[in-house]
Amino acid sequence: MIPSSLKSQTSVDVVRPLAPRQLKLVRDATQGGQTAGLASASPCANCVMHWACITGAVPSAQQERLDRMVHTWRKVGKGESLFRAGDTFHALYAIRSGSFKTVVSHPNGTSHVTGFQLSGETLGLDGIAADRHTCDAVALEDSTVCSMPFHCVEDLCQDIRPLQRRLHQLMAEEIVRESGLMLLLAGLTAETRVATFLLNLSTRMQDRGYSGSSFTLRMTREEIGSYLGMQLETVSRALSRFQREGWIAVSGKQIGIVKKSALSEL
Amino acid sequence: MIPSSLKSQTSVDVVRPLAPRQLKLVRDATQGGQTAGLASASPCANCVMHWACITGAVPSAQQERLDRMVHTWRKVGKGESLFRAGDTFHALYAIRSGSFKTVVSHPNGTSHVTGFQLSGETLGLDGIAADRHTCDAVALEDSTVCSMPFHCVEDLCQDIRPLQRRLHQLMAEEIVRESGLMLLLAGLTAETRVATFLLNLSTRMQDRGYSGSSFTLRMTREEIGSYLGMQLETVSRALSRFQREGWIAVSGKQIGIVKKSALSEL
DNA sequence: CGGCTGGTTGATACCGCTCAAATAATGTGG
DNA sequence: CCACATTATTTGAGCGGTATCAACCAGCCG
Repeated sequence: MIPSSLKSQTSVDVVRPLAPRQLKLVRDATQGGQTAGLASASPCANCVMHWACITGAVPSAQQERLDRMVHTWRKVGKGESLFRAGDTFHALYAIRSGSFKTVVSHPNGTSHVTGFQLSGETLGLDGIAADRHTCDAVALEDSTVCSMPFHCVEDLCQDIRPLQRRLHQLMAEEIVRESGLMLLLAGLTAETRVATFLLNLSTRMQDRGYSGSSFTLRMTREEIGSYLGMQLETVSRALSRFQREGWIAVSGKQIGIVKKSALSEL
Repeated sequence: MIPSSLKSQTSVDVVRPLAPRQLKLVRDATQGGQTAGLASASPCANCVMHWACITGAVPSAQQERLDRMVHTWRKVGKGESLFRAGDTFHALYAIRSGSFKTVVSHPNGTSHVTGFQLSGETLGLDGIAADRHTCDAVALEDSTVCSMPFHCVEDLCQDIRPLQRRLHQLMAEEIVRESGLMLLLAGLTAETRVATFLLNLSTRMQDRGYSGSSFTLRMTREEIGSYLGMQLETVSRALSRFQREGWIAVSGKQIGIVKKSALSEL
């Protein structure tokens, strides 16, 4: 189980184990009560992010076992860490709302953003390797996550084949994602990287029901730069150039995609 | 230590399903007969790479089921592909002898080496994500691999917890490895990358019973460059510089590590 | 309001890429 | 086994894309 003593920061790293009944209510609150009428049977099935979450693979007949597993949730305030490199690994986390960045650090002091995670995506896979996390997961905005104790996940995988399959896919997708990113970092120019980044973010926003052509960046230019292996000034210049060309509209963190084709042809 | 008395022919993509008894004999041949006296019980357990292989997690009581799973092996000649991007995913491969590179390609034609795999390491994890491989796996020298049909692996995982655990670790290790590589690509200078590469290879050779201070590169400067995100000339210059400084001894593909500390302090 | 973080833009330096040429290593056919 | 073709490696010279340094601006919050 998740010890409630998990590194608590300023205020918000509170883990709340709740009885299923209470949990339902809390979850409904998270969703602004929109699904209150439906929420009786199975909290996980009613989650707005169910479609993207690892738990989506569990057949409805076994939802009950799922809800027993996913029985804690957690708020993480903007700038706070869900876990840090070196923390012992307990659980995988499904992002219910908000977004995160993952950061790895080199002994020499430099650090690098290895990914941005949106709602529905999973955090913590890195911890499986050595029972210890190897990166920091930091919230880019006030966020909520569901905790899935990993030994419970492994237990469930024994009985629910689709879940096993899904977990394997999830990890493999992460492997593929990273190798794609390496190709980006190693081979392409700064502008191409920024363009690719915008397009990727665009489709992911669209998948979540937001507009793919107008969205808000939750991360700073510096974080984008770190992710893409360049300086923040270079990111800024690339965005300015794209705007001059009429391909995008930039206003601070607000991004509008005007000419997607131009970006993808870089 | 790694006996590759395996001669490669041109037509090597041969998969040979064998009865267990025959298999034993073939394997013993693969090992140069060194373990012939011991090989009666369980071929997998007698593999020289068992310690590093995913199958090392299977308790001896269940070796027999393992041997039923790992019942095909395959030679891959230098320069040939074990699988290619786009191939449908069937199996994971454990490298029994030799070494490989994995290469991903960008639509625009550029390609990038995402990793080098040595004996005992596993290939094919990328295919799990979409039942289709996303990279090419190319032998850097004449090599042999054991095929492990993935549906069999998943079946066995249901019954053998340690194997499930090991598979998860394996995938997570790959995730961690890649995020470390991204840090390398994004943040460090060309010389630092080359130094890190040499040190990494050195420890992996040592783990396999070779000297960590004197070994042969199986890949070209160009492949190293692709892996590290730089041009082959830059790799060559870095190696030359390290030699001028007296930190390493280079003679073509033969590398001697003279002053490990200097390399790690870059 | 004034400090502060985040973002934009400009000037300059430098690392690593590109092009080029010479040399070494490897493979092939006779 | 040699002669030749091919591939791999080293080294040099010059250019260009990014980093770096610096100045300035815009929100934001106490």
